[in-house]
Amino acid sequence: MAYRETEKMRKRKAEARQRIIDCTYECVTEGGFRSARITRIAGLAEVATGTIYRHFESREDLFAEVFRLATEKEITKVTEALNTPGNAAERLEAALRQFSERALRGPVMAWSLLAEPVDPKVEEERLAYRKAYADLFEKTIRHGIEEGCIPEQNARQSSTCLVGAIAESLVGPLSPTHTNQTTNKNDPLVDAIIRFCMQGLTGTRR
Amino acid sequence: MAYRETEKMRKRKAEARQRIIDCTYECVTEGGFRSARITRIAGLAEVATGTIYRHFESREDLFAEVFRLATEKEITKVTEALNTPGNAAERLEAALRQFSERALRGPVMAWSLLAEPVDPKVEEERLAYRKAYADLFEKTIRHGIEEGCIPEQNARQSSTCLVGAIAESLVGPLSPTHTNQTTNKNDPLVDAIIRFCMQGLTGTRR
DNA sequence: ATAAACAGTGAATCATCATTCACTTTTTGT
DNA sequence: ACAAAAAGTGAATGATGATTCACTGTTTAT
Repeated sequence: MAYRETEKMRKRKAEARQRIIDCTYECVTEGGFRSARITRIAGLAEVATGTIYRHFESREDLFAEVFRLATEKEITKVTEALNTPGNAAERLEAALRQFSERALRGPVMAWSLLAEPVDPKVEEERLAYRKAYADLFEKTIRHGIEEGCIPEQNARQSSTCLVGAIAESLVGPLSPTHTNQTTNKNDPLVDAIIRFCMQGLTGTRR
Repeated sequence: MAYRETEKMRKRKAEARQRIIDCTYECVTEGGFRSARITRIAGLAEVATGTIYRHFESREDLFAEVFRLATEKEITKVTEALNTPGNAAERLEAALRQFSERALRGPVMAWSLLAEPVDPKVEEERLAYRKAYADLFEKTIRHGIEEGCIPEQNARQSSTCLVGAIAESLVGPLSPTHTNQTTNKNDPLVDAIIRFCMQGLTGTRR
């Protein structure tokens, strides 16, 4: 036996893998998945194209992983917002706001995650991602129903509607064709989305 | 001058063009845009592949046209539902029901129109299509506000949310992975979607 | 009948990039 | 120093179908 993977090597490989992921992330942030070329990613990461295939089965797999990671970051943020103090309705509102504002702040990535046409494996990740949001919302709606601040309803269905309403409202402004003006912090768009959603949920105007 | 396009020829060309469109429609109905091959379409339409390019600039253009036509059909149906008797809120509800039920009845095409990843030109059509729905809904919401059956609100924003909520709710059940059981006429899914949407709109539980 | 103008054809071409793999370089234990 | 085992390389390959275009067939007006 002459070669055996050592800690040093494991670390170096992990670093290369991470660099590839980071550079892919960067490319996607610039122009979405479709325009992210393997050669470009390899160039940025300072590895050969072949090396990318030592770390990922295929372009699609690499993209699926990057999608998943980007998604996890977003979900974490929304989860944090859901854990702020307040009743379920208030926390849900904070979460919707967090979601929307983050999307408007990183519009290309948000568009890629929400609406860019992608290959099947990545699309699968997207379905999972949307489901994850719906799950979070659903749980909180159930809490709200127990607490009494949200009326009895089909929590799963309502959470799906929430995800759809927000996504649709953002896709227009996020779309690459739509020239993006500066996003002011307290966007009235976000308020209007939230008003509709909370009303759909609670049946209460404010 | 020896040849000049005559009525007979114009008609024959129009027929071929129509046949190409019909066969593309058929292919999309079976498996969506991605799997619709030019050779297959040409075969069905009984023309050579080259002939397709006498009628359409490119595959993308052909698809965009088919998308537009399929869309127009749907929009017509929803418009009809919006023109039934009743107040604005009731008519809107009828429209949402029409939209959902038609989608569940023709799931592959509905999925292609709503969510299948498509090329940019077709995606553009999709944005137009969604905007067309939003426009219809918006107009009716405005009527409702005048009539007094819908409270004051940002009609444009609400209509966008409606489109998103419905689309998202349907994408799951329509998705090709989701095994489609028989769609019973009075689907509880449709009722739940409509409940959320109408509540978001009117702030009224029923 | 003729020829100009166009429509129809489909095998061959082409474009695009992801992916491969034969080779080089590096690492490791003896 | 040596050789086994990996890791790294990037030019060449390959797969996929859309698209082209040189040619054939049709239509029309004279």
